[in-house]
Amino acid sequence: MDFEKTLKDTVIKAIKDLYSVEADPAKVTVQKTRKDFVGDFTIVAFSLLAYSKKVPVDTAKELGEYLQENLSIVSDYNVVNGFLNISIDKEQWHKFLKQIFDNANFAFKAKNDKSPKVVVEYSSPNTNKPLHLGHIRNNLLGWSISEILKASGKEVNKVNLVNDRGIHICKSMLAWKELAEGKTPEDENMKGDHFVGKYYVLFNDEYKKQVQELIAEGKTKEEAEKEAPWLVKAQKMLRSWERNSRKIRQLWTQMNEWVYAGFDETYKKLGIDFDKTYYESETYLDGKRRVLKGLTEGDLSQRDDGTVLIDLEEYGMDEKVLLRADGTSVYITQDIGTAIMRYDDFKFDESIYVVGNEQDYHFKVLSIILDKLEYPWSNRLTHLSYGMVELPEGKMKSREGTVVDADDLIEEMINTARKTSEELGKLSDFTKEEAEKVYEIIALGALKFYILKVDARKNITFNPQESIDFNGNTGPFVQYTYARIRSLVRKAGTEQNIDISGNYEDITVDDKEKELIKIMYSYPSVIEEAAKLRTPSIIANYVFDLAKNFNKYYHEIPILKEEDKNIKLFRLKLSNQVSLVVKSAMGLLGIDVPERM
RNA sequence: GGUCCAGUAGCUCAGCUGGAUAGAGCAACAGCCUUCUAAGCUGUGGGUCCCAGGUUCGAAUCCUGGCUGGAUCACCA
Repeated sequence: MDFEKTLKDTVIKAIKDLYSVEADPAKVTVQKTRKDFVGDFTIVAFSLLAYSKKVPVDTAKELGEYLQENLSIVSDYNVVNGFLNISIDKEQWHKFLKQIFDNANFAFKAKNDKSPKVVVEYSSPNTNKPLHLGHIRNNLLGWSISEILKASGKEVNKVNLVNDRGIHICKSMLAWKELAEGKTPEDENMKGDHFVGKYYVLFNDEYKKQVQELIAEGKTKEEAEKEAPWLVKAQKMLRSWERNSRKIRQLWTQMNEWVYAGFDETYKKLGIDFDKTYYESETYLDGKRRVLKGLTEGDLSQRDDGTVLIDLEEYGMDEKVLLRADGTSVYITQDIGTAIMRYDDFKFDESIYVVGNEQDYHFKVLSIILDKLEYPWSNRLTHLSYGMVELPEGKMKSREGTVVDADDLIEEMINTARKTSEELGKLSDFTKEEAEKVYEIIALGALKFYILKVDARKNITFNPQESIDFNGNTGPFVQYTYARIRSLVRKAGTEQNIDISGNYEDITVDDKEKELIKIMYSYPSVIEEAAKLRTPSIIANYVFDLAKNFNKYYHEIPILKEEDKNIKLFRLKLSNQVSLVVKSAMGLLGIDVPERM
């Protein structure tokens, strides 16, 4: 049932019948009728004047008449200026509703053997510090985009690439070795990632001190920054790591395990998961090997000091170093290895990297290098480049301690949800455990919705006060709508003994009901659009709109209090269907909905 | 300086494959709980859609130039 397509096809046919010309489908635009006008769909006549050779009003009228005569779904039409407003027969909307009753996933496309294979990489944390607000946006986007792509019929694999090696890891290892006296996260009752992050901070503190001392001794700033004892030690540690020194590797494994335990907890809380996890420590050597192969095959060049680089002049870019003079690999070398490994693993049609827009250049270069190395799939990499998360007072800076920690933020949101709920006295009959679960659902709903409702490409200002607001265009608003409907359905069963899976007869839907049906009707195209544009914000805005319209309906129209049993059943079924769509759409955003709140 | 992205109500954002009178939420103000959950609903005020040109029957939307802000142009990741 595709009203737009039917209308469009028929308009093309009408132009042929009426004016004896073949119309360009691109010139026939069918759009939703604006609220202030009567009708469901609007056809713009201006672009069709070349075919009709008539003024807009007459063209619209002739087409309107043709449509009404030849299409049974068209009940009426009106013409305003050059706009032809078409009304679809209410019974048609009703028919659509009947088709989707009790089907929670009517808008989802099933995948099949021919579905495109998509790999989505996101999260990609460093193992030297805990996750922060920026990671939260990354994780939510990556997870949600994956679900949206699945819903649009793609075969999706979610992967994580853990950046578990490099000098930054050695820094926290060194600080731990020097200062911790063998303490573990358990000893200090800390989450593993926070524990390791603490030593990373301690390293930087000590390093700064050492630099100051050297400067006081008469060294220049550059000399001091290079010669500070702890940095030298950390570099030595990295070399030992690359040589597979057993002691260093043991320490490395231990500290990473602590961090992973912490990450897992945060991922779990956020509801984030992966189908496969890659570790940079396992992929960087592949990248290195591939680069060396490219060197022998003549795709790459080498300087006298041993540095391996690629000349990208033919692509209008500079040269790019792929291996340092000492043979160690750089960031992009690892990504070359990972990309190749990933293609071997998945034979993807598309590989999406969910990474901040600060790395636009990096991913451009990556595709080009893979192209130059003659991988036919090099053009299948896409960078989902999202904007930065900023605070009202400016950018987050770890050095200035203005980074918002992911765990702290979640905790704070849960506290606010608890406080608000207790003030409203909503869940007084719940056990403590039950209530806590709802607080968590609400808190995460607020956080996720707040972040995902903004277009992924744009920078986002994270205002803590605003994010914790549960009114208006927020996750809890939508969740509340869901809980209200569930309450209706529960009461229908327990207090009035109504089975909402039953059937009703002889109903004429009224305008408010038609409005709700129309919004649900557009759900499949909304998913399609979100999948195409790669932004969950479209889903968030959609589900808010649906919830808002339902609240209005709920306020104006009696449902359980309706006396006509037939009408009551219809309204319950309609409401129930709205709740299914709300749950489905929120699910695409990774947001759970509570039965009560 | 080159490249890329953004600039819409006091604030946060929709709308951008050109279409009718530019929409929400927050904040402000005024109402609605003996009636299905008031985390809700209704109403009021609030706009040079950054500026200037251009294309078009029609521009917030497309093009050109400028202004402002951000990112990037590493043998950091």
